[in-house]
Amino acid sequence: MDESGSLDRPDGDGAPVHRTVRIQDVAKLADVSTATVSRALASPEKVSPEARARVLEAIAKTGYVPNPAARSLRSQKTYMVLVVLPDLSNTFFSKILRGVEERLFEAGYGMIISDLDGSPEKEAHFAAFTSAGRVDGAILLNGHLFGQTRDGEGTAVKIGIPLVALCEAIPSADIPQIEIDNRAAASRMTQHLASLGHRSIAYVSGPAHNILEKERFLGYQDGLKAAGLSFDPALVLPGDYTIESGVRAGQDLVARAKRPTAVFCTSDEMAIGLMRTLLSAGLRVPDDISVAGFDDIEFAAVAEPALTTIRQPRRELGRAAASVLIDLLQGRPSPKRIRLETELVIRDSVAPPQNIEKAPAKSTRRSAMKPT
Amino acid sequence: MDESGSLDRPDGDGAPVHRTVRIQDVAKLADVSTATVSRALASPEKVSPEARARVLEAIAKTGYVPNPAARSLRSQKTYMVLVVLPDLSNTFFSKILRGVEERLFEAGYGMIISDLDGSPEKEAHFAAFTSAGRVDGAILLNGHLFGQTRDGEGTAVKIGIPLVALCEAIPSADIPQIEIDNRAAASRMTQHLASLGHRSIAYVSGPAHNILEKERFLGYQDGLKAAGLSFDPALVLPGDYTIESGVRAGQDLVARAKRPTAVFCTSDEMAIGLMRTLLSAGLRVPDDISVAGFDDIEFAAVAEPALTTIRQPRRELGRAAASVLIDLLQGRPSPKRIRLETELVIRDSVAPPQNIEKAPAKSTRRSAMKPT
DNA sequence: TGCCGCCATGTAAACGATTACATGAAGACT
DNA sequence: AGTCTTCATGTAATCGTTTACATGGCGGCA
Repeated sequence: MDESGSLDRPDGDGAPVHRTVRIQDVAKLADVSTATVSRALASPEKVSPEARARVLEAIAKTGYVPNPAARSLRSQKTYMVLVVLPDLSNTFFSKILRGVEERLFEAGYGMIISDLDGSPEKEAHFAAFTSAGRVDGAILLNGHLFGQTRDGEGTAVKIGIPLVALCEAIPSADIPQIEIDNRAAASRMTQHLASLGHRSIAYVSGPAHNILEKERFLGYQDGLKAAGLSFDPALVLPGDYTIESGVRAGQDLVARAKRPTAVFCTSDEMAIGLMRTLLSAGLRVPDDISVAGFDDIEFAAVAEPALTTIRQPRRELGRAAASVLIDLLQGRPSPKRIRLETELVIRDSVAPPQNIEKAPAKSTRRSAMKPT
Repeated sequence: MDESGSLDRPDGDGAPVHRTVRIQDVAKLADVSTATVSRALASPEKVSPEARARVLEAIAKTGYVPNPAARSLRSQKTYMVLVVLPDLSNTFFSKILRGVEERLFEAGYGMIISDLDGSPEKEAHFAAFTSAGRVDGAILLNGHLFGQTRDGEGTAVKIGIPLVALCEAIPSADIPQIEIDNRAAASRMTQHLASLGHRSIAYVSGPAHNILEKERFLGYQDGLKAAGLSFDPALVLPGDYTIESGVRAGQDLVARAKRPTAVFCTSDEMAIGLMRTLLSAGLRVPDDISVAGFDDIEFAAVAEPALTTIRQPRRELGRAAASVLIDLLQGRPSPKRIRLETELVIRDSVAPPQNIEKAPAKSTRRSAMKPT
């Protein structure tokens, strides 16, 4: 567009120059070589204090910022990290992303986001993007390597950079995994429901081949067993973590003659969609049926009734993944697996089943329905 | 780390080379010069069909991907766009982001995200980042230029690249603005409430200096006027678009002796938080009080009761902003302002006030409360 | 036929940093 | 005192493209 260039380059006291300041300009002003300037920035200990001071002053005076393209071309580093995720618009991910960005920023890395959106085309693009060296490393939230399915089928595209799996572990890959103990958490929730007296606890699943789903499902079964309850396949309802699938599961339940007294949904979205359907059909939560979620998204606390759920430390998960990747990028040793603690958050959507009704434990539960 | 290099470079038929393929390798294989390879990719019309075919074949055979750092260094283009936003974890933004990413991807651009998180430090960093030429352009969702306040105070950092303002217009800046007509939308909602018979309509505001807030507030007043209602400052409740501020506004209302019959919240988050508080206090929505939101986020449809609100075409807003920026980047003319249409979404949280109660219009409204 | 211009291509000079290697000075050690 | 390190610094090659300029061939037009 504007190729006029050099015009706006006064050679008076070069303060408000428009053309980019180069390392040479700094070097000249500080009366050292470009090598010294570069070193003063990259490895200060290799430069005499006096020289460094002059360089820093010159940098301050000129407002010099290293050209990242040049730096990257020469040093083969981009100070950029790719974050791959299946759906950017999902509330659950955005909080995690925040943790990632935060930590990356602290370490001087930028974050590039790739929202795969289920498109193999996009995936291929980003695989190329990645191997083309546009980023130093990547954090995978999508549960599989480039070019593979979730089950590890297909040959993983050979990516020559460090990778980290976040949330959805990738068992077939030899890369660090940052996650929660989904199995234990699901077991805990199931036992919580059982401990209140529920003997018929339904389970709304995630997508079939999802590793989170597999783990949580095992946890559900663990929990039943620990509580001495038997597993009933009829109580497993298919879902995919979306609000809509929660609504569908709710419709299924409503249509049943014999309903469970509690439903454990493996995502808050599903729990909210399900509750909504139950309420619309005239069922009361938790009086007629208890509903539990998973994740503790923002809206869980203001759902009606407020949702009992499992809290995942989302921001910390993001930060941890970023930290591990940074360690990797900087050649430091890093743990192969990090498991962060979850928390059982008890709110109003779960209560003992009606037949063993006791005094309602929690605060404002359902008070809206019975104006005193 | 691994500086061994060149070892794994067979000079037999160089098919499975590990070291990066360079443009030279392609040129050699296609028996042309590097310039021709470059041209075959960048401007195919300048290369003979035969040469182009040979080049493409060679590229396919070698799996060549241009080195972005080198390309960027030489051409001063990064094919990267910065998206600046105040809070990544906000549901509202993530859907917009998706539209942005989608469109950028189509045009071959990558997206870098900067979550300012209210930190001036981060803002300064990204200002430097931007002027250092790490991106070709930026989309601003945060309502102000680098170095300025929302009110246009302070001197905007001179950024030498195209900018686009998305959602939150930046009046003081001469850059394209992509937005909705907030004033008209707010007016429409207010009139909708009035048309149902509400004469006392409260307003829960956004943050004071926010331009969206200013516009929506004007729209609220327009709507009152159009409906022949007078403006009552006592009915304006402070908010900041968060769930929590909605909860607070709700508490305020609950505490009042004389309550409005309808509340217009300028974000769905606030509406959901407010409804929750009203319900907990034993008030019924919409029977006792109608509640309207703004944005139509995912959870609006499954709130209890389902929320009447204004739908913003979020994905399209994102796409439009990206399109305009791309036009700018590629030297094409672009509109200075785009206003996308909003839609009044009528659900169950709004009904005529009790004293002129008619047959309830909508489907499943409140049916949960009265099991037939 | 002769000249002009166009077209496809090649050659080589940037782009702006990092960094291997060379250099010279200043202690350290025998 | 002479040599050997060590240290701070400078010189210049290098990263892999894009692209201005040069070149040669070919067809069109007078």
